[in-house]
Amino acid sequence: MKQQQKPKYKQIIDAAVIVIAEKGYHQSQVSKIAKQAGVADGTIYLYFKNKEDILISLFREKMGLFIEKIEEEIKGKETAKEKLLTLIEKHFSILAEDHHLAIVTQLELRQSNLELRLKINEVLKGYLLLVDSILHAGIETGELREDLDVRLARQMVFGTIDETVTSWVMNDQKYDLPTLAPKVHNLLINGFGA
Amino acid sequence: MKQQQKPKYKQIIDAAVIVIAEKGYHQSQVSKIAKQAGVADGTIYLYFKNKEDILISLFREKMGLFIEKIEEEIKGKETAKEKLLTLIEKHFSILAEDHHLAIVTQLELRQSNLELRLKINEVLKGYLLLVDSILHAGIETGELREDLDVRLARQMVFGTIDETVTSWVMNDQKYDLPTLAPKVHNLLINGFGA
Amino acid sequence: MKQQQKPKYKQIIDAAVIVIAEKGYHQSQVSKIAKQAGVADGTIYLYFKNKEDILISLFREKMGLFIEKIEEEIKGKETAKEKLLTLIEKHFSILAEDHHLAIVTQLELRQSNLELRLKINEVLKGYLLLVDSILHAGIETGELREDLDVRLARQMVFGTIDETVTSWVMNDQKYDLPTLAPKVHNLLINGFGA
Amino acid sequence: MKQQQKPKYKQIIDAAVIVIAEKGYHQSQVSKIAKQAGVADGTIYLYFKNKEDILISLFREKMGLFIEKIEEEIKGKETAKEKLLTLIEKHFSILAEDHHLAIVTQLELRQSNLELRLKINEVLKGYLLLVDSILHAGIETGELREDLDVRLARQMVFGTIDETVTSWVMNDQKYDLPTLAPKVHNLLINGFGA
DNA sequence: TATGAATGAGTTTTCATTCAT
DNA sequence: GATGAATGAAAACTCATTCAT
Repeated sequence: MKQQQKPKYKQIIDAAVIVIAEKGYHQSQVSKIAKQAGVADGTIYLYFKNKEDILISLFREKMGLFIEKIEEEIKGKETAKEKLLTLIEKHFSILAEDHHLAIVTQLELRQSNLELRLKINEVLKGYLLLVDSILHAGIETGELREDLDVRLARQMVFGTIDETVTSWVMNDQKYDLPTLAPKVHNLLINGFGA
Repeated sequence: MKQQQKPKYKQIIDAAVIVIAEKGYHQSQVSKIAKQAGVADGTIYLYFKNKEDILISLFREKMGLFIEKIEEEIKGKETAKEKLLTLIEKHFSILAEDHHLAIVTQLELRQSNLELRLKINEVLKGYLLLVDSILHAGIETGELREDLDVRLARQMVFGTIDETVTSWVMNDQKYDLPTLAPKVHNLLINGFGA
Repeated sequence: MKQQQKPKYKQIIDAAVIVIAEKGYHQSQVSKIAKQAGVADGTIYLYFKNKEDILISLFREKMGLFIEKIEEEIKGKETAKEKLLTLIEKHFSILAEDHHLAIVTQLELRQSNLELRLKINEVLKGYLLLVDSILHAGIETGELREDLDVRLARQMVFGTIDETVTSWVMNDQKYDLPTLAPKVHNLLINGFGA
Repeated sequence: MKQQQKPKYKQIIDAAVIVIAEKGYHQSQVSKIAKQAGVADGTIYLYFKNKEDILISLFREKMGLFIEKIEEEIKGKETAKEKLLTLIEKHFSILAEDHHLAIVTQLELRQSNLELRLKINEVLKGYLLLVDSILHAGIETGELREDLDVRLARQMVFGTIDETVTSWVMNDQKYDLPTLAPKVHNLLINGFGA
């Protein structure tokens, strides 16, 4: 009887997060990930096309959950302001609760080659569309100013959140990230306000 | 007289910008940079400790000019708002005028390993301090709100600018970047306003 | 009843011929052969000791039929000359009728490692003995010259036939091979003649 | 003071012959060849594009000498018969004098993939053209029969010689190969004769 | 100063074979 | 008999850096 409850696919992705977070992107050989996952090197290739596929799948999988969770929380909120606050809070709290994931997404995965990063950006689009939809709704209801440049605003939202999280990770996650959510929200929403 | 004054030093850095922009970070071998610079491979090592030193020097050199130019422009401005607008305008225009540099700083150099990126961040501190000083002055004069969290505000400024430029580069610099400066400025300053 | 009688054994060998002919020796993984044969990978190992065993069995099986057919045709012939002509004709026609087999024996199987090729040579000995017997009989009857070095003559027969077939395969079997039989026979027999 | 008189290119090729002859084709890793040549692994790639390039260069280099030597000897001969005898003698003696080379060309190199073997065949064409020219000249002078199919005759010459040498190598070069030249010549020439 | 030939460490991926079911 | 998921060993090639000239 083996204890492998988790299907190997997820098992390998989780192993990749741990190895990359602890050893760094360039020290994360496939053999290390396999060892961490408790499978043979070759088994990796039954579930992933190649090493890059592990990383893009990792990102897709995690970002998928990310977006799912945020969407779920947002549903219950009325106003665009509340929705944006929820998005920031959730973004911060998810990463604050998974230090490994935070290191991997903010620091390590960015060392990947351009090709992989373009694929990662594809996945990110889902997140950016979510931000867009919040902004559009806000404009619709008159909460946000009519002439708001949604693309710029979205870049501001994402750029600010991302830079805030990265700074926090680079400072070894010393301070409490979710605490910052209301202040970040406030700074952003003021700029967008009617 | 530092070596930095000598032509070959700059010659190699400029060659590096060209090679990295055209071939991509991972296709920029020392031998290619040497060839582009018109020197022998070994000569590189008379001016730089190692490959990383070329890249960090490149960044330091270009970012130094960057900050110098911005500081110079800012001097003539009175208010924090004007200074911030100038900073954004200049940031955008410098990169819009040097497509190679834009590609290198926004896309290629970010593929470097964590160690190099931490060193790059050291260089970036000069820029961030400049932003900080503008914000502090603005608070001082009452232009910006008293309770502004300067660190967060700085992350917002930098995050937004950086994300805007990166989007622009990733979209093949299709649209005019400097044109966006006032709108970006407006979005930011609203959030910071008293 | 040997396993060789059972359908799956032949099924796998025929699959191997097809896969090797179409994909090439180095692209003929066991899993591909299994798929072509319509069995599971593991099933292969119920009928063959290992991959090499498939190949050597393939050669033995096909070469066995080869020799059988030739021997049968030869029986009806009186003189050594006629027998040799029949051997050449049959050799050419069998391969001309099975393009896959021709590719496999003349090109692909020769890429195998030395060990396998030595085993293949063992199988070939049956064919060479057949040639020998024809030559000996010819000397006996005075048809061929007394002082004929049978080993050399056999190498000439086999070398010539093999080279002719290989050239034909390498030229994409463009021309008609069996047509060449009388000319090849003529060239050989003249050299051997009394 | 180093003793490397031989340029590295030839040094590596000679090392490859030794390693392949002694270890076998599939046990001839680039690192082994480098070690035998007394250079670093990377040095190989300063002189050869890749591993295949070593092998094709080896063949081209050795076959070049082969053809040169034979052509030189043949010049002095009058008749086609004498020329053919010289070709056979020389072919046999060159390989008899270099056991390593004989093993490599007759056994080991034939295990290479089809692509490489096609390239090797290109090189072989020089040799086959030489045979052709002898045969044509012989027909011209009436020494060989008018209706001789030169392509078939060439295949017979090459096939016979090649098979004879291969048999000799496979029998561990036990007997004296050059001794066989007149007999092989005799068998061939009888078949071609007017 | 300047050169450039030489170095050699380091990693992804394939695929024949096994064995629990 | 039949399956197919899992195993794990094995090798070509790149490129930053050095150092004799």
